[in-house]
Amino acid sequence: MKLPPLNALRVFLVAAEHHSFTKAGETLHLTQGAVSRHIQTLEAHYGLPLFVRQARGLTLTPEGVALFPAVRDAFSRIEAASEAISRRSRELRVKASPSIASRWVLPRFTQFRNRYPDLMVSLVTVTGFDPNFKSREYDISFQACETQEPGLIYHRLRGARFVPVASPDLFKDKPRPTMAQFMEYPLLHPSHEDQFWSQWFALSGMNPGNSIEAYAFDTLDLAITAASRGMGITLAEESMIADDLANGTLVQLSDVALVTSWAYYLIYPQELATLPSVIAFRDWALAEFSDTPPAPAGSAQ
Amino acid sequence: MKLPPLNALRVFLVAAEHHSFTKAGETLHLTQGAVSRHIQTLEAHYGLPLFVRQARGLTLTPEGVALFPAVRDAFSRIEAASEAISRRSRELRVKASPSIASRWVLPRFTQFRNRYPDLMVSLVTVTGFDPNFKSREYDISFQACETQEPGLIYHRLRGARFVPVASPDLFKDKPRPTMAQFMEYPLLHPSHEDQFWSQWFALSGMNPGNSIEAYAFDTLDLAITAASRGMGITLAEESMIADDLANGTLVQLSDVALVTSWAYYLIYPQELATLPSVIAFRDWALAEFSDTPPAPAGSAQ
DNA sequence: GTTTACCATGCATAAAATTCATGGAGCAAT
DNA sequence: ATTGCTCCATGAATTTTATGCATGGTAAAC
Repeated sequence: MKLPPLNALRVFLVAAEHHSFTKAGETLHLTQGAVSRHIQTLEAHYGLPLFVRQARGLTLTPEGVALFPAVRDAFSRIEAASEAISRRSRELRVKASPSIASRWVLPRFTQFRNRYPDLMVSLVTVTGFDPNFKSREYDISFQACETQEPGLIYHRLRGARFVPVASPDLFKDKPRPTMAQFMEYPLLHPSHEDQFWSQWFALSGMNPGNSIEAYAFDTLDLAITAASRGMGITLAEESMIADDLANGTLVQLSDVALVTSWAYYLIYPQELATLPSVIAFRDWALAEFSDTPPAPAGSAQ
Repeated sequence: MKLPPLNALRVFLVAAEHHSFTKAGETLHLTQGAVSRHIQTLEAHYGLPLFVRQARGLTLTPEGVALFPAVRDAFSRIEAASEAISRRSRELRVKASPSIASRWVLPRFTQFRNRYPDLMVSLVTVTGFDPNFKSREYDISFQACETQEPGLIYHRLRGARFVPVASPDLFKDKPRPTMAQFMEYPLLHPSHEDQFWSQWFALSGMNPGNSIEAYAFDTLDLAITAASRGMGITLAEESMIADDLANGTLVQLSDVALVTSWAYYLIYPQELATLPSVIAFRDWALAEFSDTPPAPAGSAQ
């Protein structure tokens, strides 16, 4: 395979389009002389002239005419493929459940955007989880899970730990309740299925009796929001309430933490592992969200 | 249009085919380091890795996989077009009538071949003449003609001049005949249509009487061949008998030359005028065959 | 005849490609 | 583990190539 000089070919293309070396030079940000030399190189390669130089305007020889569409098509093919793969590297769609999105990701998202201003990051907030990323609706996902699918890379962020919290307004002038006094307040359930309160009380060595289900919420986030509005005491995942505890919207009522069997993971398909945008987000997320020191780059936990 | 570095793309293609920078280097006659740098250039351009470097073998990233076929197709397109136009410049098909072919062109053809050993010159010997080169069976033609078609370039080689010749064997020990004695021998006619002998006798101020048509031949060449075998006296075009006169196969019987109204031309389509092979052949033919000093290159007569 | 609009080209310089030599990482076999 | 092997990466020097600049030449238009 003996290809012609490719850069000269590029110049040829532009010169043929403009019917002028001078204008081609302007388009390519080159001098007219440089264009002339490129064409000479190409003509020397083929051993035949590609242009007919006339005082009034430049014409292609029949050979130049034959070459032109091939070069144009070839380059536009390359251009299209390049555009396709470049776009993929500039975009990143992050998926998170509503709770994680609003309580973990969003508060820190601008920090990431600022660090990678050229990256178009979007947050996809859906409740369901497509375990094989088949839908291609997102590139990387925050996900609480227990099992691992092949073909995906999992980075453990942190275990889920639930502690009881409530708005300080709930107690007005009264002292904060002890565990035994929790039943005097509405207990907010962050899930319809899991029996977090039962488990937590069992952990604390108590029997909560019948008052356990006051309000049940669809998401962890909603339960926390309800609690912060003074509706009652909820079990909140520790990592989601850092801000609320810091600014006093919520107070933690016990150090007893319910540690569930599952953990939060950052997950993405193996074939995206080489994308710089994925790598950048992964490294940032691990440093920001993990409860363990960041793992060496590239290693899955 | 912002194309990636094209030479790096070429290296990428070979490296992707070999799954090895080292082997790609060998193929391209480059060192492994040079290949590595080209790939780096390309990866920097796209801002993403194209290869996964593993200790055991090299793999393409998904982006590399996406890029590969586009680059391969693009380059093979260029290659095909290049091959097509290069071949045209390396081949030349010369057309001549049988007479001109055997008496003018063939004796000098090896000289031309030797001067341009890379050129694949072929001689097409056909009697008819496709005046517009529409059949594309030949690129350049030796042709006797009077009118000129548009779109063709004509180079006048020489006028046609007919002189009487015969084999010396025809006369044995007898002296060579004077014009008046020509009628005592068979007169060979080089054409079925033109009345060359009548015209020639008229030019000589003689009346040939009735003996004028002894043998008529299809071509000038055949009449000359017949004469050289002692069959009689023929009128031969001067330029076709130089060799025969030189080696004694034929003797010229008179200086009276019949100059016809037409001349021999070298003809080719205008669109082939830029082909180096056509130019080379034209210049050589003009210098070899013309009865006038060669015209400045590029000018049609 | 003069102007104008192009392309060609010699020479100097800037930029890029390439080599060479070395380093380092992963895998396999001892 | 240790050794050896095979690749790829990389710093520095060098060669090659591309480019700019200024100038020259040519054919058409005014």
